[in-house]
Amino acid sequence: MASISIEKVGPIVSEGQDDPRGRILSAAGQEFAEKGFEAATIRDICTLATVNVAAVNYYFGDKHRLYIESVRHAHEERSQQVPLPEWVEGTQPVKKLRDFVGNMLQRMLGFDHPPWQVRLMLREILHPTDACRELVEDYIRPHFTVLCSILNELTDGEMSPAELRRIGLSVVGQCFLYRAAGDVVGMLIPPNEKKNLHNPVDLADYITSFCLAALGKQAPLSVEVSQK
Amino acid sequence: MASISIEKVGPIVSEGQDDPRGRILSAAGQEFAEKGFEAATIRDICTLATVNVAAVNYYFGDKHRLYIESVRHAHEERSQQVPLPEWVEGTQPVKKLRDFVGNMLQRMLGFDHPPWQVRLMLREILHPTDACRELVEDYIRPHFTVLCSILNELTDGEMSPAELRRIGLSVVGQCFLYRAAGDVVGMLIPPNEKKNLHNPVDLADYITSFCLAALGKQAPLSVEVSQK
DNA sequence: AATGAAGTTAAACAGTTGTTTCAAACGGTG
DNA sequence: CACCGTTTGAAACAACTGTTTAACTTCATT
Repeated sequence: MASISIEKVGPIVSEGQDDPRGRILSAAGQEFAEKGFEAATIRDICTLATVNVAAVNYYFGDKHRLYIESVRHAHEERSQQVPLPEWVEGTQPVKKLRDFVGNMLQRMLGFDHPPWQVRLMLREILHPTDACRELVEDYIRPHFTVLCSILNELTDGEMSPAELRRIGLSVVGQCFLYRAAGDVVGMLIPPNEKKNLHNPVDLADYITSFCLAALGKQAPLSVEVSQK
Repeated sequence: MASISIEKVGPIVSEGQDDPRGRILSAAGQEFAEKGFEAATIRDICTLATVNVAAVNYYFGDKHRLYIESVRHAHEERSQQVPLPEWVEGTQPVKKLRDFVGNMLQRMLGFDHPPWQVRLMLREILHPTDACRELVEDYIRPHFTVLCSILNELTDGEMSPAELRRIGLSVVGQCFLYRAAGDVVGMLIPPNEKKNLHNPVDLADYITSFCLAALGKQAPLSVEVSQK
């Protein structure tokens, strides 16, 4: 009577250290990220979370709603783990772009192997379900908007929003390949090359340079200007 | 006695029009492409192929080997459907690059919605299994090698193989994003923009121009050269 | 101490999964 | 026709799935 009715299913929301709900959410995220929605089983999730199988249905209603909550949980956590860089007034847009690309690569690739939050979000991007719209609006679009505004600064407002978005997708695409198809990329290049060139730091420099060169904001990668 | 022993399981290999083996392979490819290995069921595959459930185990042994064969079947078919362009001696490398990008986009995106062969290969790229190595060696690496040799021509042999590969991955990445994350891209840009700018033909022109500009082989996208 | 809601448990449920079985049908060859 | 290996068919199998049940514990409040 005193409080508004809670959501359809599940008990009170608690955020304690050893609360079962949080443990399930974390375990589910890892299992879903590794195996996908179908292949991950409630039993495995509950074993990992050290709770009874019935706990999932008690706290989340069913497997599908647990998945939705897992994706939400993942991008909320990831937003805190790797926040966007903040720049002081008057920062050069070239530096902003470099920072942004570095930040994006760090967020995507992680320091060693990427955390389960990223892999779960990746799955949702590749094979969208109901959880995708929220992921896009709350996580992806804000980041993409920042990128486009940096590109707008960089080109002195000369380009249309549509062109800016297309260039932004070129930036994202170059980073995205390493995250989504990293295994195949690793098979296409020699092993030592992967360590020397294809690490987050050097990649950020390279991708930024590539885009700056394409926009005429730095010298081209190939010095030759011959061949008409 | 007369012939060498056939593979462990399965009867003779036939390539007729209504052979059950071929129908299963095709049906399995579609189901695996849409739902993934776990979610696709043998029963659905056999229903689609109008064969008995036992046929899968008869022709392929088990579900896993059917999957392997499906991936092989997919990239073999796709190689024939969209072969690499062929250029006459002395073709400008700039044209070669534009042709290659157009070819890659056509292969990835298809004319309307991409055929199941591409979606199945994409799944294997994103979440590699046993079938991945063969896919890379027989399908992806040959294409990537062609791209790198075009870039080598384009830069007059000035760049190291490692640099060429990195630039090649920039080209591939920009195309790959539209294929792998096409749904999310569609949510990030206005609907009409998708039809006007993000179609295979215009994309090929744009991506090629972007790379040529970065390599200094054509004018930058942004004309301004200020902001030293 | 009694009450009752909140949380947890083991056991069972109904449905689906991949796989196997075995008998029937087929198709050429003696 | 009778024989044979090859192919197909319906049914059954054991294992596993998500979900539910109902008994049990915990614990603050009366």
